[in-house]
Amino acid sequence: MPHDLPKAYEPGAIEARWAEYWVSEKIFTVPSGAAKAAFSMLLPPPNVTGNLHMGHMLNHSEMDILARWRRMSGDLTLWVPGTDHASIATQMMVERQLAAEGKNRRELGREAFVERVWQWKRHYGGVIQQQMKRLGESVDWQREYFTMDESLSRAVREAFVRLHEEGLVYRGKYIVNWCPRCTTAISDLEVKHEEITGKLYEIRYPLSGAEGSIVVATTRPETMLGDTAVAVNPNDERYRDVIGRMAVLPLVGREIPVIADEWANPEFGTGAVKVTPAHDANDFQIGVRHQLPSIDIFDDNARMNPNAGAYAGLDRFKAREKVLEDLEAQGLLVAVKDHPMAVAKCDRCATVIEPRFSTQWFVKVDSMAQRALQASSGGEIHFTPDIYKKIFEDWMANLHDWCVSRQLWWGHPIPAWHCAALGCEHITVARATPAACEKCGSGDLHQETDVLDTWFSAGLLPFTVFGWPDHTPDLDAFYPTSLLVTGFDILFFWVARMVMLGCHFMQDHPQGSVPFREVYIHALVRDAERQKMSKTKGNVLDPIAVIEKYGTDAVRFTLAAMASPGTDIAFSESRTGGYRAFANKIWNAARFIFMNVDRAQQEGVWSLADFAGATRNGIADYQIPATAPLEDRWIVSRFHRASQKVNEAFAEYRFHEAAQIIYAFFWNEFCDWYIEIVKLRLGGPDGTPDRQAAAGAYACLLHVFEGALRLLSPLMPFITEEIWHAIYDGQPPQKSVALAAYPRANSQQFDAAAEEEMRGLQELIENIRNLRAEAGVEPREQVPAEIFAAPGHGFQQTLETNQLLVRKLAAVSAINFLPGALSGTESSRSTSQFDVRIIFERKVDLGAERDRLTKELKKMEVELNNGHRQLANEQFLAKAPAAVVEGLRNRAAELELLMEKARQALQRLGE
RNA sequence: GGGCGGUUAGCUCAGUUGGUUAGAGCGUCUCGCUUACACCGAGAAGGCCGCAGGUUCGAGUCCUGCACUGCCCACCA
Repeated sequence: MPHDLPKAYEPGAIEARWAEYWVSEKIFTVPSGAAKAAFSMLLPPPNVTGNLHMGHMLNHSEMDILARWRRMSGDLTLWVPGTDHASIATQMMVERQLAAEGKNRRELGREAFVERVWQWKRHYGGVIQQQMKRLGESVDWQREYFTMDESLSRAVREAFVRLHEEGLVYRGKYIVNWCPRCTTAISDLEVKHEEITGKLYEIRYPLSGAEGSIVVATTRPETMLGDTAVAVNPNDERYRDVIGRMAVLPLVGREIPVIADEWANPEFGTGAVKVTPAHDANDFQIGVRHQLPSIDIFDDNARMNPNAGAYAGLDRFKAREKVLEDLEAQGLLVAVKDHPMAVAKCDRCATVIEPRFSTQWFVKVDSMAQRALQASSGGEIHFTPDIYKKIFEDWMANLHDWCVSRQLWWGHPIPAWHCAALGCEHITVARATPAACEKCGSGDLHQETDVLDTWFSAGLLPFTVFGWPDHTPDLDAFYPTSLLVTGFDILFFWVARMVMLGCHFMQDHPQGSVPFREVYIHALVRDAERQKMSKTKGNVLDPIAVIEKYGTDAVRFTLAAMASPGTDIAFSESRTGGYRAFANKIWNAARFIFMNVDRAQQEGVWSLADFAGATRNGIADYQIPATAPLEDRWIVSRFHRASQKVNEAFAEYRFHEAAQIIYAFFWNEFCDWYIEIVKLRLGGPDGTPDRQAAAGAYACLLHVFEGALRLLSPLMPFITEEIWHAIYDGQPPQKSVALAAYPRANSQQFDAAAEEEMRGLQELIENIRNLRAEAGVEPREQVPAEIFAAPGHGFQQTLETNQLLVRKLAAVSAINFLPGALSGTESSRSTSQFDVRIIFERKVDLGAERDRLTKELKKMEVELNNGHRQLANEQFLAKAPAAVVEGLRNRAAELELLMEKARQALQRLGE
């Protein structure tokens, strides 16, 4: 059956077909609780209503590459996909949709709103899964989860209740970050600080019942409406006399005490600070120390509430203007100064955060953070790049309790019930809706309206996806997961929480409590101008669009080739174009090979049955005959070298190195040299090949090619799958190349002698080509070449055995091997092994040739001088490793030889 | 305010523990549609490895300072 491939590789239909095949054939499905020796990973769950962006593309590509590599290498490999309900993000999206219809969620009511979000999820959810399927990600779709599935919700309740029982969950009134637009508390991590030039206002507070006043400095004058004190430093001489007196709060008239507190910094502003316990975390602490009342002056939307008196109803920024205006009018605004400061903004919506005194649920982190810290420092968890170990540990060491309640509607409801019985107020925390208050027995219970922070459920995933709290075979088999691949942007949000919660809940797990043993943190994908991709900047590159243009394999390869740990990726489409060309190169190599193999099968010279590659091990089982021609021994050796390096690179997440090695092997060695050489044995379309020579060529060609496809497969799964099946006429030894064995280097197959010989021939051919180009020899014209070397030189033998090869690749009509040195004025090329020249009626520019030689000579001279200086240095001889000294000596000798040759050539030119 | 990274060819980036000649892709220039591939082939040009010191027999690689640049963390009004 002829392999009738189109001339150019068209990825679209081919990729779609294999993507479908992998899913429908369940190629990547792992049966439950299969084995203990496994490689398992959890996909960082994207937002259920999200779209694939470049960051996902990188993250997923890297995981897929590793999963495919490990799977082909023989590990039972499980990669679990899923999506996150993304409480706040999803709720915001649906609210935006409602707003477009002129509605809001409060009109709808909670129940209807949540139902609406589920509708939205059913409608728009699944886009990202479709995209992932289209990308052929080797996840186990049988195990796909959604964080609000009933089983996972049950696990969330269980986890929360257990933490509560252990005293690690508490409810309390503290200053939290409040987003007035989202109308919910958010954690410290969800707050971003932005440097701005603000104003520092100095305001005079008159003292009560006497002359005098005190001037306070503030960046937020409107909060004075909630002031309950003025603080000065106890050691501040300036204010010694006013401590303990009362000041009259302007605009309000309330009398507030002047207190002494260490927190007031004499160096800053006026040294006197207004104290607003309800709206500033520091002021709150002062309030606690001095038993100050706290007056909340805002409502949920950060408008002034009735406590703000005349200002009630005003937005906080309007109120600021009005307050300043009124102070000015009363002559109490002393100064306004520019002041560099950082404003806290909501990570989601960029609204300025309001620190607010409010009742929330918290998780006590001390003990869990300690344990997480220990897991990292003790090496139970290993970070790559290792800088993240320190970042992780620093964070763990400086952690505040985690505010886990959110005043949102979409999310996991907090499993707590408030007793409404008169005077009880008890809160019952329970796994299921309780019938009665556990304290007073009243049946009048109301469920807590807050939901949990998204990251609470996400933090449990490494064990909940395997069935926790039940004891399941999966949990035994796959927990801890082997590796987590993620971006540093969710290191604290997610990675840190998984470690804390995993270590806590899985502490008695026989295989260890940490959720994963390895963490690989990858770079951020930026646009070609190094800008962070963001929707607001409008520079987001849609990976699907890029894929449609270049093919998935090319995009994956681009990301892999640019993914060196530690450096952000400035995605450049020109590279992707280059890797599309690489795919095309592979495609055409396949066409060439099939063309020959098909002909050989027709002529009965060769059949697939002779192909030992049709085993799980493939090229690893191929024993190259000792009598095989140089090029065969060479390419097999090079293949094994490449596969060794590729395996090493993958093991250390050096994707770019793996990509680069495969690329160079396939294109520069296999295509540019091996295929070109092997053509001589295959015979042209008209020629009749030497049957025996051809059979050997087919065997080697196919084995190496098939092996290269396996090597490349994790990086370019689609094109390799397509061609791999074509090799076997649709009857491959496994259902997918992804299930074939990954090439493992066999050092027995390294052939240093063949590589050395081949290098000599390559140098010779390159030198002749260079001479031809310089002399302007017509491409079709064959010219004789003369090679000069010492008689009996080893290279003579190589040359004689491989004459045909040189003649063909260098378009040489005849080769004369001449013992001795060359003479005459023709330009020539020299290596340490030989000199070569071509015989041709030349139009060469002798002046240019002289310049070239002079330049080269000068370069060599500099190098040789450096070398001599080193070799004359006794310290160097004494301290440098013998191999380095030896290498330098050899190089110096070689340079002397080459320089001598160059000088002679110059002399001849000068004659 | 603390901490971390980057600076190598026109562009985008490699360069593993310091060791002889710093690499690749794209782009540029010169040839060539050679029967796998013009998404190709052959050849070539192009680099005081940010600046200044230091350690060392030896520095793109280690140390210090500086400059530019990016990021993370942070409760001083």
